[in-house]
Amino acid sequence: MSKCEQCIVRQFSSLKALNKAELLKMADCKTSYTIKKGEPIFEEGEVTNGIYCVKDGVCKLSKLSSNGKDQIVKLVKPGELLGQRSMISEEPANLSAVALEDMEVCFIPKKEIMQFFTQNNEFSMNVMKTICGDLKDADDHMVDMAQKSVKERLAGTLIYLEEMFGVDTDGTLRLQLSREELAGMIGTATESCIRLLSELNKSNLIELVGKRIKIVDKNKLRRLAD
Amino acid sequence: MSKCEQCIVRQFSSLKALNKAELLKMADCKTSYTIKKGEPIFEEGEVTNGIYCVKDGVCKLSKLSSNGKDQIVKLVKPGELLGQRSMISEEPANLSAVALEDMEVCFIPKKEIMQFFTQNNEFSMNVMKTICGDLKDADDHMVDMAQKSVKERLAGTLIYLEEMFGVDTDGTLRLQLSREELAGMIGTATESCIRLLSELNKSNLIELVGKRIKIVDKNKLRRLAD
DNA sequence: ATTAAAATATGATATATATCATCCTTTTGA
DNA sequence: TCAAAAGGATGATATATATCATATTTTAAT
Repeated sequence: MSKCEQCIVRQFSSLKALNKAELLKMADCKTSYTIKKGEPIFEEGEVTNGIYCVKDGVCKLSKLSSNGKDQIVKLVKPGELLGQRSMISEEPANLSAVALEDMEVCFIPKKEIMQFFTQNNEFSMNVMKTICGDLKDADDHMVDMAQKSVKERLAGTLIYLEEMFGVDTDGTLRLQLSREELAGMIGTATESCIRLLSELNKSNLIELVGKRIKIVDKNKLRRLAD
Repeated sequence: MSKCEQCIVRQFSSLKALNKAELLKMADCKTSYTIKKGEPIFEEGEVTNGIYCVKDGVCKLSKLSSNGKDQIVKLVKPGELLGQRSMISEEPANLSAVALEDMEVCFIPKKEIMQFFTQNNEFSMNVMKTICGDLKDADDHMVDMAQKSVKERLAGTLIYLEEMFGVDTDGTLRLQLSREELAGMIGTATESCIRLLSELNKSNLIELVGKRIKIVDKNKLRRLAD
């Protein structure tokens, strides 16, 4: 059993507020999992009874809409926690979490987390702030969905992907999303997404390297996104 | 200065967890305001330094999008708290709050609320649960915006308005929204909203009584909303 | 009461986006 | 190594929705 004390990603989440005793306790009750790309960590409607701390790899949080399409609500990267909302609300998960890359995650049972809540005020304030940040993002995201065109949303999403997950040595976006997943992020049909990518490619704002995407003119792209 | 102890709406918000001493303290530091229909309580970008408890009347939380349209993110009714998110995040307000009816609200300074947070665990859990509920709603709302048609969203919104705010004696929706505001809720152009209302009227799912709206066939409307 | 302004309504038209079909390319697995 | 499947690309077309114009009704102001 690895020690939570020495886990670096902890520093990036609400868990940084925990003291030594609490970290030892957590190390004692946690379970580590390896999740292969494409596999779910949990699914919409599932009761999770705890939270996951992402140690490595990125996953998508998505929801199946009534028209059968999978809308991606948020991407989660190492250091972030998963499943806080449903644990606090005492409800089944509202979103599915599926690995976009091979992942390592640790599961911490609800019981322990709830104890930290009552014992450690800084920890609960951290969690609150994270959820408040998620709420702001969700509100902003909602407004974009309602008011921006697909092209604007695509441009904004590409910039987000570069800034949040960086680029490879060849300058292409590090995080590999299929066209279908990218369409699921911006809320459009896969064909429309592909078409607009071609268009951005032709007008030299981006470059398509096979299925990889490279941002060429970030300023123009940013202006396009508003 | 009126007593918070005797305020009924308190029972419907996170504040129900406060004890007598805390309520007395709150009564002592709060400020009551009367807001006329159409007036703002606070605006996007403003630093509020506290929260508002809605005693009477309904308000909209909205955000101006880059295309100049006002997107309504949420409606807030008596008993609910306003401005919790930005207070906890220590950020300026992300949304504007504007009265849809004459309102009575009480302002409680941040200092006191933060004290309740550390003193009263039930209170902070209540606030957390409320924000988690808002986050779930926002995520679901976002998926609807991305995946549903305007007609589906209009149908869903009409049902929401009836269930949340009820109907007048003549059966029309109690909460009066202009067509522009209704369009702002569903995220569409005012003309499109008006046109779809006419269409629903002609197919006898709703009835238009002047500018008031009456739901006639709720089942069909619900099926339309998915 | 009368006029001006705002809100509602409807038509004509343009545009963005979805859908369906087909082809090409890459990946996977037997 | 080859066939099959999945993913990506593009054209043709249908549809939903926005936009612009204008008329009508309601509300507000003088």
